[in-house]
Amino acid sequence: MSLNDQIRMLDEGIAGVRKLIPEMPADAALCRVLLLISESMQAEFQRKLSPHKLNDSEFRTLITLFSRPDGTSTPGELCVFTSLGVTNMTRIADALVKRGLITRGASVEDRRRVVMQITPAGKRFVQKMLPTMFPRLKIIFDGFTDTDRRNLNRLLRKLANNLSQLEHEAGDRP
Amino acid sequence: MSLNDQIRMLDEGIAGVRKLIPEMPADAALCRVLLLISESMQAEFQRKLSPHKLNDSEFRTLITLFSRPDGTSTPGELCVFTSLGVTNMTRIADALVKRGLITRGASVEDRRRVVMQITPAGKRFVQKMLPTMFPRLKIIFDGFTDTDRRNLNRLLRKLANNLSQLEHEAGDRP
DNA sequence: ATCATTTATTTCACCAGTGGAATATGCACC
DNA sequence: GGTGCATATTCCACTGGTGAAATAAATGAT
Repeated sequence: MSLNDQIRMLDEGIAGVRKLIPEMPADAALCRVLLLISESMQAEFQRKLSPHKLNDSEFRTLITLFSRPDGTSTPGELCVFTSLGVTNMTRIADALVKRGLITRGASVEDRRRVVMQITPAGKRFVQKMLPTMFPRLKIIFDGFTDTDRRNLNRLLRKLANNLSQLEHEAGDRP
Repeated sequence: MSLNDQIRMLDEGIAGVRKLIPEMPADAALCRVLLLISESMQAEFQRKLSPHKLNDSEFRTLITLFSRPDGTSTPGELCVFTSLGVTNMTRIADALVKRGLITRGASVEDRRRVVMQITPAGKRFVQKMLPTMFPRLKIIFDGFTDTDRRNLNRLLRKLANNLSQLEHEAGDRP
């Protein structure tokens, strides 16, 4: 069943619900569509990753290191960026070290810290790996004008901003 | 760390990568932002759900039944809609039956089939539950004009369409 | 009437991530 | 120089979901 089909089903479902709960905002559909799309995108990337025996978290931490001018970071820092637990990060680092994509050693200025650094092999891997995703990216944004891109960007960031507000008043007080 | 902060980090990361791989399409950032937002949304809904001891799959299944005029469906059908495995669906049905939100029985016209039907209690639950999400929904789309909504809708569906193409040519042939 | 197919369930082994608790180390402050 | 805090690792139990295989029951076709 394709994503389009799923969205059709979704539309029907929402229509059914609105018959029983007419107050439901139409934005609910927008939300669900966005969620469906992101699942599909995620799956798309994962599909590219899995032949290399990397999962998304591992790849993202690798990319993060790659993006740094010095190619280094610490587990704690990476946890903040990726919002993964520190327990997890240890496991991810283990995996990347085992594959020779990063090194792990004690920091010189603060020896409590561990510094993770991408290796030349890791850099080469990213350099080869990333471009294989570009064609899919092109397809995903096929038919988008520059205005479309600007609009989508603007609207997504607006959403992000609103969501940040929500997080802020987190404490579900009764 | 708020979603806004994460997006700021993301932008920096992408900028770092583009220094090393200038061919990377700018759309990559758009993708990542979308993924971040959807994670945050998902978390937002889950937060509303968890006090009721329901996870997203269970809730979606329940809603799907709710949206049906007759309030029924079968495990196989629901699997197609939700793209969950049939193994999973059995477990989800177990949970919902145990909570008295649905019933499960053999179909009369084809007794291989199991029909799941939402109970009055299940309907009541949805009627009470869903509206508690509306205020968050309002906040999420705060400041959106009708044009914004139409645009977002249009662009998301365009994305969905392109992603459907991708799925179609799935077979990662070398 | 038999046989292949469909539908659902059960069991199993697995993956990926969460969160708590205990531990080891090292820094920094007083 | 000892105490308190920060950082990372390890271990554990848990959540949710995947996919394979075996089983059971019912259907439909020949």
